[in-house]
Amino acid sequence: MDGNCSDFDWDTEDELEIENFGPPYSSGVTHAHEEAVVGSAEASSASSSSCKVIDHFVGMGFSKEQVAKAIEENGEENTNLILESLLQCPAKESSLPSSSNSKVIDHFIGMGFSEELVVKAIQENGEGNTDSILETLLTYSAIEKSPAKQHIDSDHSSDVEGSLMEDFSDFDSLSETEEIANPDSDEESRLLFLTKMGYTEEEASAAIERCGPDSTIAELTDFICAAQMAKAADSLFPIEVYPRPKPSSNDELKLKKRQFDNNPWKSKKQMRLEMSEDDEALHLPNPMIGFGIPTDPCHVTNRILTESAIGPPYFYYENVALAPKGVWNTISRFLYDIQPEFVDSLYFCASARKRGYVHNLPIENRFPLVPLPPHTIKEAFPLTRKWWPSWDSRTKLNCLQTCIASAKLTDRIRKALELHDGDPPESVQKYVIDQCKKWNLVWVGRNKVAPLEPDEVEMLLGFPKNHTRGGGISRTDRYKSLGNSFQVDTVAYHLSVLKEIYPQGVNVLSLFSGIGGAEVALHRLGIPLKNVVSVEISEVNRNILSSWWEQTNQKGKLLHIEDIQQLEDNKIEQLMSHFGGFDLIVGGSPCNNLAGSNRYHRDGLEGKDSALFFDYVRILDSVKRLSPVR
DNA sequence: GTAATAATGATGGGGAAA
DNA sequence: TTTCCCCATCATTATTAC
Repeated sequence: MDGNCSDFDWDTEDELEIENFGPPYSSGVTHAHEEAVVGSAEASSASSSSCKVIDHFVGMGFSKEQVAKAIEENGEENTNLILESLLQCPAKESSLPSSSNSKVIDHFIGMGFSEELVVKAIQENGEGNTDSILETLLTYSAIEKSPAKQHIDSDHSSDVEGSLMEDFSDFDSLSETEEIANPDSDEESRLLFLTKMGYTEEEASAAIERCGPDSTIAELTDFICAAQMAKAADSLFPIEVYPRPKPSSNDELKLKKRQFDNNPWKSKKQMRLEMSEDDEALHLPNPMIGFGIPTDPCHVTNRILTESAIGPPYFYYENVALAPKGVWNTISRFLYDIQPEFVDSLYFCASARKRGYVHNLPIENRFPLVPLPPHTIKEAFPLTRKWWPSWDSRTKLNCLQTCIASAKLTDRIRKALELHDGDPPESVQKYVIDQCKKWNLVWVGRNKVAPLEPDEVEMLLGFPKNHTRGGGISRTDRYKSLGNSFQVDTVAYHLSVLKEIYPQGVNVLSLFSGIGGAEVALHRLGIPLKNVVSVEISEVNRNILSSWWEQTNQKGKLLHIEDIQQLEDNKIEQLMSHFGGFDLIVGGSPCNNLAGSNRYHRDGLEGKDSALFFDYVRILDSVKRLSPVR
């Protein structure tokens, strides 16, 4: 039976369309030279309004049947009441008009059960008997949940010290060898990088001339910093870090370095030593739960934001936690010295994802997305239980990346295991486990491991099924786009505080949108998207977001911009004037030059792509400057 | 031409052992 | 305190298949 389920699961990937979204595209999509507007759905015919309301909530993760029932109870107009009703519905309803297998599956998936479990339960009980199916599913969940809970709780019961990541100033001494080494970069690229950081060309070339052709970026920025301090000492001294006057955009960037130190008379060597110390001081929390997670929400109740950091507009920045040394100090420094919040998504779903988030959102009264996603591998992929060997103790997957294991590797593993009856020797176990962890392989048969399918990755990351499927995207690109995206439940938990602040919805400037993780998170939270300006270089990703926007019948406008470097001050001003400002600036800049998987160009924030972080800063500064004074 | 496939270490944190 | 080992990691490139 499980074998049949397996067949169903894998084969349907190419054969069947599971209906997650109902209506066909109705609104027009116009493509301008550099940008495209996806119009609102309001213009389309009124006769399908009920269908649209259903789709709206289905897109948030509820089942069609649940939604239909809620509409019946509360009326079609009052979406708030419908949502309220859905949120209170404890996945107990089972009176659905079962017209197709797909609908039954959707129904139970909408309740929060995994597809594999649902398929298995349907096969056990028959499609018509929904009561029995539900009972089976609840039994499976009860069995699986208890050990999972214990695992999570025990993970962080030992470490609650209140002062999580509080300290930015440790005192370990470091030698000068801690500088950023960049032997490959020539003078021109260093010049470019420094100007990108906000320094003038004159400052940059003067620094290169003064420090020599072999100087590192760290030395050069130190030099410029010292020069700026000397220049500003008489007017700004003593520097008051909090609050400080609101500078213009360019001044802002230059000042960030400056405000990091409070004594402009220190020698260059002293400054460099202290910067290295700061680099060292920014440590990752263990457990990596940031300012709190749903099961443990009260670690940090207050934090201090500088005057210039306080929203609105609110902003949310994301990147990989395990970046090269010093990167997060730089990121924090350029984002108003806000302390990054490091969170591992394994506390939100069944796969790890260690990320740092810098934001000025409130951190109290957060709430998680519902339905809660599966928290263990077995919950997420129940069919693997049958084949999971006792010596593979994994309960969580590692980080979902952009590539999957080769067929040759899974073949090598199969052959290595087939040499032995029963449990293999420890050396073979270690080899297999190492590879399984490295490539996130799951057990799909006797001696048989396999990489995850794209739709399984979508589920783990909190996206609707088939979010990245079809419309011209290749399977390879699906893995890539998904690997580069947010974990929706994690991000949604942080963004949930906006619901109370903006009950009427938000205008969003979404930078490096990718496949729309932030948009999906806000939508699933029930925060209306008034207008979204999305900046995304990849055409397939833009298409994915457009499709989702139309299929979820968003009321507002979606505006696409391809190249972030083309989004300059005048354009930002124009957009803000048109949409009435932005409430939220959200995005994660390219990580490929920071990520550990990159064997070739792990160049830090100086890297070709990761340097676009400074465009995020530039645009954020512009939006803040152009926003009305609070 | 695109898509799929397979092979390609280094970095840095954490913790045990010396 | 230092050294060593274990472990995870939003990827890139070259080659082959279509």
